[in-house]
Amino acid sequence: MYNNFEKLPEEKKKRIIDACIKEFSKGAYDNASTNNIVKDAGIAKGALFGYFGNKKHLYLYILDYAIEYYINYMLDRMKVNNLDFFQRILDWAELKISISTEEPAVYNFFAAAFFNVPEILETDIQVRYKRLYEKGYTLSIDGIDLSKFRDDIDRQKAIELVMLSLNGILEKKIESYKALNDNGYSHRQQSFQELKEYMDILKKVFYK
Amino acid sequence: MYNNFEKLPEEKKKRIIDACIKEFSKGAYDNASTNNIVKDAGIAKGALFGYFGNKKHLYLYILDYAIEYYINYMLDRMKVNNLDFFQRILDWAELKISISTEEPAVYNFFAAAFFNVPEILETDIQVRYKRLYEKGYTLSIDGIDLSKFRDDIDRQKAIELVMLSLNGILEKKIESYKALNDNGYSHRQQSFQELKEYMDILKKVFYK
Amino acid sequence: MYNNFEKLPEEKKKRIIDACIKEFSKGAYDNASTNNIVKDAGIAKGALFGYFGNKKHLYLYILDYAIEYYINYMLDRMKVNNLDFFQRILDWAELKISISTEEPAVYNFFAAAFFNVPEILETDIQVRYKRLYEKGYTLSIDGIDLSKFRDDIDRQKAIELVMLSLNGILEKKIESYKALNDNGYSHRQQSFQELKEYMDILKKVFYK
Amino acid sequence: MYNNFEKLPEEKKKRIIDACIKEFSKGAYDNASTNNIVKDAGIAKGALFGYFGNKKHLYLYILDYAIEYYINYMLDRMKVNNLDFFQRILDWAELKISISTEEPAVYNFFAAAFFNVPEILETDIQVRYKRLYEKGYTLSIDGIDLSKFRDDIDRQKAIELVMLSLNGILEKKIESYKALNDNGYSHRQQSFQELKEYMDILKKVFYK
DNA sequence: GATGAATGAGGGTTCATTCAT
DNA sequence: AATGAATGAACCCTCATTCAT
Repeated sequence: MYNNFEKLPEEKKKRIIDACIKEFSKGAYDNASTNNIVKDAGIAKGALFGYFGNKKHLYLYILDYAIEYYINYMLDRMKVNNLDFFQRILDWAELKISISTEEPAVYNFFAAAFFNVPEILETDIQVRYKRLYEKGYTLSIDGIDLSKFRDDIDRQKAIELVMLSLNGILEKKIESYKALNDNGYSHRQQSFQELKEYMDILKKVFYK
Repeated sequence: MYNNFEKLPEEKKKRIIDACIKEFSKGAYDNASTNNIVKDAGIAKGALFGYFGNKKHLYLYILDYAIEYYINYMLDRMKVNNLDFFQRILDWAELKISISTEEPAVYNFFAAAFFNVPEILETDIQVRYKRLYEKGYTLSIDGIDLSKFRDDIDRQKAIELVMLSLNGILEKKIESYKALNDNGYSHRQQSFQELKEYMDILKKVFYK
Repeated sequence: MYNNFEKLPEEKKKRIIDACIKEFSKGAYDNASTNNIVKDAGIAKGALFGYFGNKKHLYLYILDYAIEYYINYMLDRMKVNNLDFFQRILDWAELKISISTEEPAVYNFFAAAFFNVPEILETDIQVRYKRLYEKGYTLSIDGIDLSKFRDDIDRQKAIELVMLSLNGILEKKIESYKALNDNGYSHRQQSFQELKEYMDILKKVFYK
Repeated sequence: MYNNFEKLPEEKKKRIIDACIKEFSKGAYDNASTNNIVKDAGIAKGALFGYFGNKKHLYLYILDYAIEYYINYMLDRMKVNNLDFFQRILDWAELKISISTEEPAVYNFFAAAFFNVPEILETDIQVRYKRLYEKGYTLSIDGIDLSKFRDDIDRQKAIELVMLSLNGILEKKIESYKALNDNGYSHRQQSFQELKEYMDILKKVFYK
């Protein structure tokens, strides 16, 4: 698949992928312009279509690339020997914060991709979303000692609630970086501290 | 502001606003066509631009309208004498479910507006989002008896956590309506039941 | 239908129609460029599509225009009181020669339109072809005294043979104008003389 | 001329020629895609241009090839000892019917080539058309006993008239195969029968 | 000599915006 | 004040031709 593209020198591939992610991350699929992409990547219009055939294929290729990049980023850095649930998801959150600042285009593209999906991409994106969601869920609770949770509540639901809370706070924090245009280390550290305080509350109430 | 528009007969204004919401709710800002709007509203192209100057102004006007509509929808139906936090936010959730089915265009537009924002609207939308969020927050805890919450946690944060959880679950449910194309009464009722189960857990762990 | 176009001042309509006929007469449908048309007509790209919606509609409009033009050209000049078959078709041939030199673009477009038809136009053009053919046939034999034909042959077939011969010779003559770039009066007269000689032969052999 | 191509192994040359004829027979010159040709022929893009320089040269080469193929097809199968004119041209018609069904691509290409010619090919094609026509004419009357024709008409012209009639009927028949998608044996036989009826009429009127 | 990726002009079409009526 | 035709840049995509490998 897309051998013409895969055979390209790494440097050029990277330039193209970066240009795509940058453009796609700016808005919805329909809003992204292949003109901007080729201009930014410094290649000819025809070349892009030579590689990917059409815009839809290009988009899905880039989406798959971003998904893989994201997952590998997480897996490579995750301390899997954390057997405590809160420890594990805090790790996960920290990584999400760091990818959102180190690779904001990837992160933004990623976030945008699963929202406001155009009809022609609907099924293709649903498949990917489901796969990604399950991957994330598994990663979060695999090998976790659930016995620490209170006995008087449904643990599955409890986990879901914690993760939704975490995601909500995380999104707000990350949004605030964008708004303030400040994703420096100290700001991130402060965000992470606050996040921890929230998680400490959840830990206190959900654990025995 | 937009006096030319405001001076219009109510019936015409409504026709225009409805056409805009319908078009804007279909997708991203750039994807919405002013051609479709004027065709649907039965007015001249020039008129629309005469009223609002350009597409951006139009969009923000409609967004403000939708925000106000949404808030009024909620305020009119909210039982403010509910002094229990969970009771109040369950009420709120029920209203959100009902507006999402009774006025899907408003709700969809609304949901899309704060996500995947094009550059030129970024700051304008951020302002509105913040305002809306604070409004929602105030509404949720105004006059609430907070003494039921456990003493050993930060109540402010607890409330935030609960609301984030609630929103997360709600969004998922509403998404599933769209995916299944089923927003019938029984489905909504079932969703609400599940929501309640989640809230019962939160109540159990956050209350004394 | 195409009111936007019809409402245009005659001068402008003519400019556009002429540009279209010129471009369409140069080759096949797919080969004609709307860019060339708008450049030649001196209008904006969007205008053309505003008038006709798309290239296909434009093409069929122009084809219908050319058909009507052609038929009217013929009808206006045909001496219908000619009751002799050969007299009538000689008239017809003379008119065809004159339209092919006076309005070569119309004639060429016309000739090209029914040949090498692209798939998307297939049915639309077949309908028109049939209509035109029947019109021409009727015109040629309406009120004609067929009793002059020999009794020992099928008159229908005889007529067909004469017309095919005539058309064949005509086409060759008209082609030769193009090749020699000479469609001056004397050349045309000479062609017509030759044509008459051929027809005289046919008259001699097919009539009693 | 085109030595690079001529030196190729026969098998490869044939593959290329067939691919060209197939593509060119589909429509007008400009509409044919060299991409399709190289894909179909299984050769490199550059090779094609290496052989022929550009699309125009390629086209004319293929046209010449098709002309030669056509003529040889006819010559090989023509019963030259037929000394009767009508017999000879009926033979010729039969062969034309059979080539149109046995080698539809060659025939279609051929038919299209002389019609609706793009500007850049105009003169080149005119030359070939003339040559082909004369060849056909010579073939039709070479060695024919013209004394059977009536004495009171110009025999040269009579022959031309008969041939034009024949061609006209033939074209119509062949068109109808395409339209009906039926070029089965019985259909062809029937066409040939009708053709014969027309020729019998011509024979009756043109012969003594 | 053969390859096929790269080029960029050109294809039809849409759209926010303007402005003469 | 309202109209909607006109504008032309931008959209995705294709193509004949070139040229480094």
